[in-house]
Amino acid sequence: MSDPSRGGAAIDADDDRASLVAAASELFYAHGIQAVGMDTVRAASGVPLKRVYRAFRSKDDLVEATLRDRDAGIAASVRRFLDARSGDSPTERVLAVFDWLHEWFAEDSFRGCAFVNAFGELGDDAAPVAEAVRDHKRAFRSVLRRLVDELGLSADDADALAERLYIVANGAMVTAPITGSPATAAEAKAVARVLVEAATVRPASGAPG
Amino acid sequence: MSDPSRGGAAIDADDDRASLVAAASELFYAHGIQAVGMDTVRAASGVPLKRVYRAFRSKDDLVEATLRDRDAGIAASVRRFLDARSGDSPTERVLAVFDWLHEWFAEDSFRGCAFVNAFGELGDDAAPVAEAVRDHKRAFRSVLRRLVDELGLSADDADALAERLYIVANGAMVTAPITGSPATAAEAKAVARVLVEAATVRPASGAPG
DNA sequence: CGATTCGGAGAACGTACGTTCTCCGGCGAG
DNA sequence: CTCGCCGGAGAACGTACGTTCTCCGAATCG
Repeated sequence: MSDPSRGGAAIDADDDRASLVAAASELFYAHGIQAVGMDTVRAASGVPLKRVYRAFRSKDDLVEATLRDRDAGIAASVRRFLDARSGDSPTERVLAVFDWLHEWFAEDSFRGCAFVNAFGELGDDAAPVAEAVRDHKRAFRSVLRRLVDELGLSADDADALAERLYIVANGAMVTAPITGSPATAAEAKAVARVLVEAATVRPASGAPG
Repeated sequence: MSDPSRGGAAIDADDDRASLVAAASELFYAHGIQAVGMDTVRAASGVPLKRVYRAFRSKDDLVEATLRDRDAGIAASVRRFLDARSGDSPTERVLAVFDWLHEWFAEDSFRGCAFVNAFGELGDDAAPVAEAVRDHKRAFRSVLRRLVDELGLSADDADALAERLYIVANGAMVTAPITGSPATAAEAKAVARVLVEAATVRPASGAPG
């Protein structure tokens, strides 16, 4: 190849990154981050160790990359799911998020929210991880916020409703893996329905006595 | 002392267990379980290493003990908090759980639910930990269930409401550490109020169209 | 065909862990 | 005072980690 910055080597490096992120993401999610060694990732990905450290400077970098990748995957998955319901009413589209949760919870590999797990395991001791977690949660919250927008509420009421739905969704995500029951998503959906109805019928801002 | 099974040695062993659990609980909670070594626990507790392994067979045992101890501490804390509001209405007593959450979230050391964190870090790979987590969450749920009982609903409606409040409370517990805002508890309380009102006014069982 | 460069496999290195063992000083018994 | 036991401090051991280095075979180029 004549151009070293664009040649086959660069493409291979991207392939390595993809293989590593795919393998590492699954392993970290299944067993936790600290419990999975780089050698396990190497074996699962099939990428030789030398290229592992050419693709990622360190395990920390790989961890952050897996979270960023998962964030993108989730965003795409939610988008696909909602696009398939583009004809539904605004209310049903908001509630569809909980149907999406239900499908996720029912997966064999489901073990809660990888971001919550990573934050719980590493917390603020790993600043880039904490940042990725916050970015993901902000993104998820803004998905809800945009769906709520379609309900035609005031901006304040829409903010409040999105925040509440966000709390409920997170509650389902953390409850489902512990009880092992995907039905948690249905219960959360019922909660969401009550909240949406309360918000669309009445002003439903603060919490008066 | 004349009775070796009741003498000073046995009391010392209990003291050691208490010191170790106190030190380990704080460290595990602050930094995660795998990130804290036994030597750090030893240093923080002041218990010599030999007595550490006399008090607990292994780190796994210590981890489980810290979770059991935290469970008992939380149960006592919630009980105290609710006892101080024994004159309130049943609805306010249910919602008081979220005031308790608010106080908890505002603590400097707050870093989410230790049980959720432990489950996310170790998951089902550590069976005794997973069991302790499930036991704790069952206990917390039953606290809510007993409070809901005072509302005078049917058993089915009370079960459903308790489950929903449980999801909302868990959502607040996982959202607050990521955003860093104790106000999440107030928002969750507002959600809970809507749910309680919906349950006490209408039958509010399943999720009809 | 010979020389050189590249990359893969895994050995090697430094560190840190969980756990056990050794040593030594103090204290009670005779 | 001497002996023996107990417990504390921390060295030691085996393992496993993250990361780097060494060696060797294969492919490329002249």
